[in-house]
Amino acid sequence: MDLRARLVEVGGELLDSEGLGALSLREIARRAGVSHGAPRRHFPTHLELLSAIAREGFTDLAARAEAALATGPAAPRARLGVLARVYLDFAVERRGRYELMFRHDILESGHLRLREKSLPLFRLLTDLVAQAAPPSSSPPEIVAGALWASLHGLAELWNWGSLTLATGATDPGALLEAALTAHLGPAPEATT
Amino acid sequence: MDLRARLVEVGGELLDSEGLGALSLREIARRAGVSHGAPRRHFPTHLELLSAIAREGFTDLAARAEAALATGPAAPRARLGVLARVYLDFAVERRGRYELMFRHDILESGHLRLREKSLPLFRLLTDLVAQAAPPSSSPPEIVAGALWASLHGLAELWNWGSLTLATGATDPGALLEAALTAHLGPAPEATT
DNA sequence: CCCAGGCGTAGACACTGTCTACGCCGCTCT
DNA sequence: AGAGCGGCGTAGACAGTGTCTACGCCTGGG
Repeated sequence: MDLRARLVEVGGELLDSEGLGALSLREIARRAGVSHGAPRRHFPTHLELLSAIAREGFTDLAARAEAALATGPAAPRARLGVLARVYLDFAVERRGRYELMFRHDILESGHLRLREKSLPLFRLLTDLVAQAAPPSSSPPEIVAGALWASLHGLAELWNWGSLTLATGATDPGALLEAALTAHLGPAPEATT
Repeated sequence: MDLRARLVEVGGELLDSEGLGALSLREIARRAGVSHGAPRRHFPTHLELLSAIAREGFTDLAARAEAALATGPAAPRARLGVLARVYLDFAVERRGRYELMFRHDILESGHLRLREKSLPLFRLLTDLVAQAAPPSSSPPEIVAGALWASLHGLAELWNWGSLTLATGATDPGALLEAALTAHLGPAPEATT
């Protein structure tokens, strides 16, 4: 019952197990045990169903960030470190989801304004940067934007092995640390 | 004559004009004036044709970098600025090409080792970083990797407007500059 | 001269997303 | 209480895709 929710759930499982390429409308319907026309009652188009699945990813990412920050340190610079690690961990751990969430050619075509789902997180990032960055640097939105781009780039390049191939690294931690200190200056003390 | 070359050429034009979504095997064949089965004589699969088109992008990017560096400044830090701008300009100007070049889910499935086409450029980046970076920072490969990730992230986020939406910027220049000074320190003097 | 092989054609197949006609079932309104 | 209606899932059609196979042409070498 409630086919709409089950389609999103089944689709999410399929995405996490088989990858984005396997996420066809008919296959989702098949796994949900309904005919291929059934999803149309709840999602006018395939992309709209994919968007709903991606949406789940954004809320999960936000929840992870919130949870980590709730029990995390208080200093803005340290909080940024926590946030960045949560972001990268999410991208690596749930790479199918992350891939879908940033396939704007899929998601944006229906002008579903899904891209704005990431705005609250970006605003949080900007606030923390405003508190943590040295006042001599660029405006906080610029620093935050550059930092976000760093994280996104690290996630993508790492996820398909280009950085392993190019740098020989076996863990994105060093790269993440380099990006963080580059954008924000060195961490004041020990980071867990 | 030489259908193989014409397929790559026609496909490239189609990619630049209509975008990656329009790049179906049959459409390329149609525009080349041959039947839908003809490409198979030269490319065993659709992905292999796409890879050939992407390859063109990598060589073009390398050529642009070489040209810009040939007439550019001599100081490593300034050369890195030139290189970064060439990279970002390429990604924005030829966004369909860039999108295809980094769609590893398409290109890597045929294990065509196409990803390694970017290695020479990365090695150049690493060398310049080794000469330009302050010796106190991380090893050059790490800094170069983080810088590359920054550039890739900027290119992607900028190309689909997320950074415009989030930061209000109308030009990626400020973001690029912020990323460069973050990773490499401030530019010593004027940059054109 | 002939014939073998490269190359393009044409049709089939399975699969996709979308659209439409249909039927079922439960709810509401008189 | 009975009739009608609207939401929801089914089933089939359609155009489009990538891949495979059988078939012709045409040219170059024995």
